[in-house]
Amino acid sequence: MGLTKSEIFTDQQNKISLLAKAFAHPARVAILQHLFNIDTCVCGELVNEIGLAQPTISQHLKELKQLGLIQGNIEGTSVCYCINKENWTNMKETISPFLNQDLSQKVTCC
Amino acid sequence: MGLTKSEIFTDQQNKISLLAKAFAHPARVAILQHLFNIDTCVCGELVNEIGLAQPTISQHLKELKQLGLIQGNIEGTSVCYCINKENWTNMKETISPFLNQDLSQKVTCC
DNA sequence: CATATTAATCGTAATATTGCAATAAACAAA
DNA sequence: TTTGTTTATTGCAATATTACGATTAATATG
Repeated sequence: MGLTKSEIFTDQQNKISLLAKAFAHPARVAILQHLFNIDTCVCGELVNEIGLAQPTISQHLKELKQLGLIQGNIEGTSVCYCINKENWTNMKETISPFLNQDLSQKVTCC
Repeated sequence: MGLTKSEIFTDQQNKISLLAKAFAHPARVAILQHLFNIDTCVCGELVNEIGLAQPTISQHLKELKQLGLIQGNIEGTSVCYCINKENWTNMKETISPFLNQDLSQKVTCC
């Protein structure tokens, strides 16, 4: 049916999967890396940097903004984006315990 | 068009996004958490544990197996799954540097 | 005001993902 | 061999995602 059954999973599981979706497309990874790599904030130069059309970049920015990982401020005709430090930290605190579960006690299959 | 333009991104960006897709669905997060939580290996009890149909679980297991994050061994009529420790560690080494980029020098937007 | 610039939104097409019923495959047990 | 158990595969329907042209909105500039 194509519709994820969110109601049968825990809040934590849904939260992890929602956040992971931010990184589940290379364009969004590229946008975030670019925002990390430059010191000053960035606006629509992402369109030039990444080879996608302006509406496509705008759509990816919207998703990242909705997740709270980035924020944008209007600067004249352009919009300046940057990492939202607090929410990025919160995201890490949600995902890291899942990624860093202890493997040392685990046995390999059967 | 719905087709991700992988060719315009770096190998690293594509790799991160492919791995992130493993966690981009709560059922796969739940499967992985269950494999972490139990000491012994697990087979189709995932179908009972998680409330999805058997073919659906089987499909999610297939994706996780293709990414190398889990492995399955046939045990009679059932199949025993577990975390692939080496590949899980490799996955973390790919994703962690991206998640843990230094935020301290970053300025907030404009 | 008219025009240019920048980014968001709308609409649409194409591909991807999710979920499951039905079926097949593999094996164990009677 | 037949029957039951377990898992994978197939086929399909429905929703989600990706991408972009066209348009709109907002602001700057001449």
